[in-house]
Amino acid sequence: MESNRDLPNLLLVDDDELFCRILASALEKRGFSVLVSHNVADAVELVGDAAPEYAVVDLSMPGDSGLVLVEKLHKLDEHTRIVVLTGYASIATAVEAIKLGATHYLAKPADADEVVAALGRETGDTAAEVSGQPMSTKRLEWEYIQKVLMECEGNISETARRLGMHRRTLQRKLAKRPTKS
Amino acid sequence: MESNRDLPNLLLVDDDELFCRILASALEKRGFSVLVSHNVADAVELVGDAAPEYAVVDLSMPGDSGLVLVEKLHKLDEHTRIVVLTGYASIATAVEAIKLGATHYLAKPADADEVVAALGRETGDTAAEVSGQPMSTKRLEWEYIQKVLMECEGNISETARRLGMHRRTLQRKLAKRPTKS
DNA sequence: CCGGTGTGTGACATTTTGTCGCGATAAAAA
DNA sequence: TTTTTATCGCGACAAAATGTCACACACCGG
Repeated sequence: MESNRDLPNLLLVDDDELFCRILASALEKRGFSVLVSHNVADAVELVGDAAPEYAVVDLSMPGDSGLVLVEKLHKLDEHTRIVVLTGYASIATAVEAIKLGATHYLAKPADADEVVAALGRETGDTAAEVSGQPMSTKRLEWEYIQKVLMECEGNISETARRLGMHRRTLQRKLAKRPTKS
Repeated sequence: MESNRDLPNLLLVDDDELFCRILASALEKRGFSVLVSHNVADAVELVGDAAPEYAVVDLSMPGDSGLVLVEKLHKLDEHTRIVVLTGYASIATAVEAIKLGATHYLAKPADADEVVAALGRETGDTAAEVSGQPMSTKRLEWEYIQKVLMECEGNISETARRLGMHRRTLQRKLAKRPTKS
């Protein structure tokens, strides 16, 4: 086994333990020294003030949102390359994540190769295709809900009120994953 | 009429001329001196090296993508507040736009108040000053359906396909238009 | 004429949503 | 402290919306 001293440090934060184990091992095979945490509080304690070179963080976790961690890591060291990886991907959270210092934003499922590529990617590397198909109405609604939810700072009752939707219904919609395309 | 000299300059770039006229007038009513362009090349020529304080730019246009303009404007003056407003919103373009210097990313349909709110928002600011109440999800869906239906030249089957919705359902939605705000 | 496509409609199964209520939690007010 | 007020998560059931299949009709080009 090589010494970890000469490997780049990578902080992996996701509440899904199985997912973490798999991704961590895949990342280690690709030459990273991986630290794992399952929530923001533990992660903050884990890194202390020694910012890692790389970070992969999920958004939806018990306790603080991953966005909080993105902000802290970026303030600690603006050179840290942070990839947000979430199963509940939305434009609203993507915009927020990038503004807070994330270098890239990926939707699950994503394999280790994609994550590594995103970690190393520079702005403008990928020619973002502009047009294509319009979103499905389901997707549109999902994006819109996320946007309003963010404006309400996560308050579900308030969001439901503004959207003219029942809180129960909103809860049910939020529980589902966004549909592709 | 007040002189334009003391009003903040706003560059509006969108290939949809009708949309431009409406939004431009709405923005002027809110105290901006609006310059309009329908493609990136014209816009670049229009501003020269005098960067506007504000910009609202669409992504999908004939010629260069709006992303190109975002980059140029941001390089010209990093204090320019740029809102990307697109009918074909996607996570990929949102990430790219923010990294290139956009301050916010909105999906059509969006009303002038939303655009102004996005223009005024501080980068990474958590204090979300919420303006008027948002559209209901029903209304948003209605607007969106109308837009896609227009692009399909009234072809209901094609529209339903693009929206990932059953033709029967789309017909029923179209049949009952009396949806209040 | 035929095959492909689009439209309108009915009928029925499935899914989603509205609505009520409950217990638990947290913060603010009394 | 106790009481209010608001939030969240979730079960249950009826109402509404949607998916699905079917059929009839119109249009168009080979």
